[in-house]
Amino acid sequence: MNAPTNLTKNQALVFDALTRAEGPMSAYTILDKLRDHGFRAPLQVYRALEKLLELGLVHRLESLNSFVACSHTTEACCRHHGTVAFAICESCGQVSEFHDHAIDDRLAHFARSKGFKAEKTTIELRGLCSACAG
Amino acid sequence: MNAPTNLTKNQALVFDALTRAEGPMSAYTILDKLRDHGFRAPLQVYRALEKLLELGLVHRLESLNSFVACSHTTEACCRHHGTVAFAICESCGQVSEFHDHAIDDRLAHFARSKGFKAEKTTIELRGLCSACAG
DNA sequence: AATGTTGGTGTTATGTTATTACATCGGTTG
DNA sequence: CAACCGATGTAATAACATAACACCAACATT
Repeated sequence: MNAPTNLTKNQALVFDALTRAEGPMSAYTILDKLRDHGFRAPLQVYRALEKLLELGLVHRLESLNSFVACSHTTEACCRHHGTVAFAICESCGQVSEFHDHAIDDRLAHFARSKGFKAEKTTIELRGLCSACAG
Repeated sequence: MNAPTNLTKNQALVFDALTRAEGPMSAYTILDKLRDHGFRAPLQVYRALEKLLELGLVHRLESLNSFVACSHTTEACCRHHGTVAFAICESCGQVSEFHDHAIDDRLAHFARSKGFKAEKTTIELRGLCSACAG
């Protein structure tokens, strides 16, 4: 995916690092990758991430305390596909992002039935990808 | 829920603290609650939690880095209800645990289609409970 | 009884993730 | 110009989690 042009320098650097990585990175790993570009403190990374998360260009993996670039290549990106879910391989670290309307529907149904207003939904599978499971 | 009799002292103390709390607690919050009972170090809490998680008596909320007692009151507990999902109120902190076979089916279907072997599944909704949403 | 193994415990130190607080800088707007 | 806003830089600290090592009680084997 090409970065939008309206990113600031730090945001673009963080987004770039995540895009190149082709896998999840912790904020501190990102920091280390960007030291050569003038990054000195975690906050520089967290602030950029905060914006990128807002824009939907990056996702946070809660079960890993780390971050991935959104795997979508189109401008439309994830907002238009409902909730994002992740399958994370414990062995090779590969993350695949997917969407499932039926799951969205079930969660929406639950929320409606309980009067719960969901702001954010986390769905993460931890396990072994096909390559690593053999 | 009554604690099984086969818990060690530390495990029982941690389980008790979580059960009384009626809400999620971080490991360090648990530690503070148990100082009077002789707890001194985080590891004492983490070790007990590890066992309680194994036994299914406690769940970890990944998006909160904290822990709740399983809301089931029967011996059978959660293992027999498929994946556990949580609705977490950002305002009052209340957590409700639920199960949905349709979601399990969809996730299983995804996994099968990709050859992904899921070991653990995390489903967490963050938002406002009916009371707080008004 | 001696030995070995297993699982729980206690303690210190350290590693990893995230935020608070405060100062500054540059561009935009009234 | 002045006021403001968003981004940035820096230092310090808070919050979450694990590593390494020693000790001990329970139990099984010899």
